[in-house]
Amino acid sequence: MKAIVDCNNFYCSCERLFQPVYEHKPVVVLSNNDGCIISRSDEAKELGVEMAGPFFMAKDLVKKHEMQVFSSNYHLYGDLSWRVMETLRILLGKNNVEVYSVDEAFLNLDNFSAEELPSLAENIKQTVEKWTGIKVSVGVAPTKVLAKLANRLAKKNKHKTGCIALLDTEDKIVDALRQTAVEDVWGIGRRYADKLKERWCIYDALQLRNVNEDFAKTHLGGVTGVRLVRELKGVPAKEMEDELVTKKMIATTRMFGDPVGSLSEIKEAVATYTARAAEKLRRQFGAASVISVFVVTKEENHAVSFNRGATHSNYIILPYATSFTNELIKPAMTLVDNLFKEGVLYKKAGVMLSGIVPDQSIQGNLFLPANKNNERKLMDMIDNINFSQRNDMLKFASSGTTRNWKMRQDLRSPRYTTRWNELFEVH
DNA sequence: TCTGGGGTCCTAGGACCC
DNA sequence: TCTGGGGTCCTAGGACCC
Repeated sequence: MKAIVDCNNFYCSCERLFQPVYEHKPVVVLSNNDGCIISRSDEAKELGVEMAGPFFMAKDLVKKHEMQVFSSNYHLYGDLSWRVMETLRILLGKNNVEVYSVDEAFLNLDNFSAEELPSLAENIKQTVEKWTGIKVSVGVAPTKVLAKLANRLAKKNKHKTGCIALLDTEDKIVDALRQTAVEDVWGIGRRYADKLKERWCIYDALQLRNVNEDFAKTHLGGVTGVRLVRELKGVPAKEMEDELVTKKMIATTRMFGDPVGSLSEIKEAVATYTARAAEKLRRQFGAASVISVFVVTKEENHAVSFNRGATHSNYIILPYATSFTNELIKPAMTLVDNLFKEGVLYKKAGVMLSGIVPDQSIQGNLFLPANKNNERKLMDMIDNINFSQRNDMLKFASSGTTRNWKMRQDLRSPRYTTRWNELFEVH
């Protein structure tokens, strides 16, 4: 059996942990640039705040009900996430925990008997809550897809389930499938859901489970669809993944706080993003052999819906894989020079690193300059200082200091757990 | 006026090779 | 006028996730 543990309204819960006055009050957390709503407390959901909706459209509702609004505070969420995951690793052994996202983890429960599962689920929930202050929901089932489905129902019927759902019999599984709309199945997005309903009258998960594999293969994304249907039938097709995450692509991209029209400002932004991406790269001991940069223009045509704006991108294949910020910034600047057009306003830019290989491989390159070790030490030092001190205390000159492009974050709470001067104080 | 920032996997089709 | 068959590698694009 497998389980998924999912933190309830994670970002909102993190904020409330340090400001308990907002317990039982409607709370929302915004995306970067204060653009969208990305987390809502139960109270905010009940008042009709939409998930991932643009903040400006919800502003009236927010004001009317005096909801508390936070800009996102990723230092805080990242640290609390680590505490939750560490608790799970202690309870189940680290080989049985697969961190799936900042607020979710899959658990392998094969070491437990069927009779043990109910009390185990309860124990997991209670312990995480006691140790971290974060409330979680637990879904247990034979496969990951069914566990996700169980978890969703547990959360939805909170008062009846106590946020725990166990699908351990065929009857329970069928019942759960029947209660789940096809668009709420993990792996079915808007596109597939519309198609399934309109063309084949498939409305719930039970109907979806009964399609044959050829159908899934042709209409639901090939083998991905086949796996999905198998999982719904209770046949594991998505196994636990190795915890050692080495990303195949690393991206740092941002909308600008305000549109930017000057080459120097775009370069500053892209240099900063490159430095950030290189940091992520070094954290997984990788080196990248391809760097690409993209910019998105701000269109003046207001007639069309949002998200317009042409994307221009280009890439450079590096002579050898590297993780050094300075070696990545140089090609990034070349790319910006090529992409930039005078007189055009830009609203977003980004850097992507790919062709990622283990860092050791660079040692094998005969053409490598001899002073690499010193650079590596310098990089480690910069990473450590930046992590423990104020953000970007040490940065490369090309990252600039003017920052007109910097994102808006007007309502961010203190970084209670990761910055000495912002520590939570008890008086 | 204002709509995030990451990621993954898969497929089709073109280029190229023998 | 006729124009193989099999394979690999790469990229773009589509779909999904949180």
